[in-house]
Amino acid sequence: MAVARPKSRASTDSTDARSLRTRESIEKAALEAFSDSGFDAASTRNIADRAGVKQQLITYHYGSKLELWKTVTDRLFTACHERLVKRAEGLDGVDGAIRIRLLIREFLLFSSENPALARFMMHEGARSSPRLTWIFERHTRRFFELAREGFSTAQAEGLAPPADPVHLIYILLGATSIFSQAAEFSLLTGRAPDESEATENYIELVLRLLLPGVD
Amino acid sequence: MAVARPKSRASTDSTDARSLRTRESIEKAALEAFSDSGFDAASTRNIADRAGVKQQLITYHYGSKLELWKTVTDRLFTACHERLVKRAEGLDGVDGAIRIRLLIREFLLFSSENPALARFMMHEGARSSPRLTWIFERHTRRFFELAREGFSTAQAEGLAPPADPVHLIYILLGATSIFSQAAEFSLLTGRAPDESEATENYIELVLRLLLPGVD
DNA sequence: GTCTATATTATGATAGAC
DNA sequence: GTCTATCATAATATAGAC
Repeated sequence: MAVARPKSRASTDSTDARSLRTRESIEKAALEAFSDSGFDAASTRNIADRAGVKQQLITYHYGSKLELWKTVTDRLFTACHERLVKRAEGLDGVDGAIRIRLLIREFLLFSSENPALARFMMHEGARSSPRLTWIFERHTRRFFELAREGFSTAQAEGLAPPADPVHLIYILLGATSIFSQAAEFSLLTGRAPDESEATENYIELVLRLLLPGVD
Repeated sequence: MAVARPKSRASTDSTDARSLRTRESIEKAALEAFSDSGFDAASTRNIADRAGVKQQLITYHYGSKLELWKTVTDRLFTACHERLVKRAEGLDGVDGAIRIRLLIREFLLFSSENPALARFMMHEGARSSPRLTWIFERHTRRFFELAREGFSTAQAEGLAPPADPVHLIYILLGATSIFSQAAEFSLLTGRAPDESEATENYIELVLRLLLPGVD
């Protein structure tokens, strides 16, 4: 944690600034490593190498590998949440089903721009662990409740398929695997999964399937 | 590899039989460990412990961790392939789109009964690696080509949504994440993802979305 | 705040007895 | 075919110099 200092000069390379840059590069590298390999298979040495710093600096700045993981996980899920909140704020007068459609659309856009999100969920959701519980209590539970409400509302208006809302949610979450499985996708198709036009088409397809009654 | 022996007695505990049992329990444990944790995070010691054997027996029977992984991966994907071939054989006189529907259905059923399949793809598909190339050349490429043909056929008959067939494939593959993400699903819903009635409903939902014109 | 040196544990694989 | 003993390497984390 950067501690406030009693100096007012805006040095371009103060100790604090250096510390901040170090933390930034570590967290950037950690996000890549954890989303690529998952917690256990990602090593702090590899993260430090990617960040261009010594492995021991991770212990210094975060205390442990787990705390580093929690830091970047928080940042990632918070970024997603803020993006959705921001979108929702811009939709103040907009009616139920259309609002839901636009929020799902925003979630898919965020997932395409941040494939790390789906990868974190994919790595941690397979088996129960303290990390899964942590991430669930802190982030995904809230997401699920909102999604469940959204689909239920759409169903009540006859605009979503009649099915268990949880099943619709898993179709939606599963649909993000096209972004998280980038390596496989490239092998298969010879193209990157995030070409913007194709992404746009894909998102429209998912929305057409999950909310067929809404334009 | 068990070598043929010049003895005819069907001893219940011959050296060969013991070897076979050892290999069986190792491969069963390895399937669980690799599908839970992925190649890197799964350790041969943990696999051996689960199997109730010494870690060194893995080296003896398979030569290396990678060869063990290849062995169980082959078994898993071959089991899926054989299941689909068998189903296809039972559909000899059945027409295009219905045939496709029943094969997709069989794939989803297999995925629900063998969540390890989706987990293997999930672990290996995120980043390029020699293992991904291996699994692609050997198994998933074939699957993809068939699936692409199937969806194109259905589209030509107006029975599948007009979209890039690759996108439909990823919706289908993504839909199996409800089975591979069992831990998260349980936290979220309090129930197991493989209760047969719910699974049946889920599969019908996926088929209704991907092949809306087919009953 | 970052460095070097290092403790400790766990990893995959090998050697040789039985 | 399975065992015990062990090697070489890599992991996370700690200690102390600067």
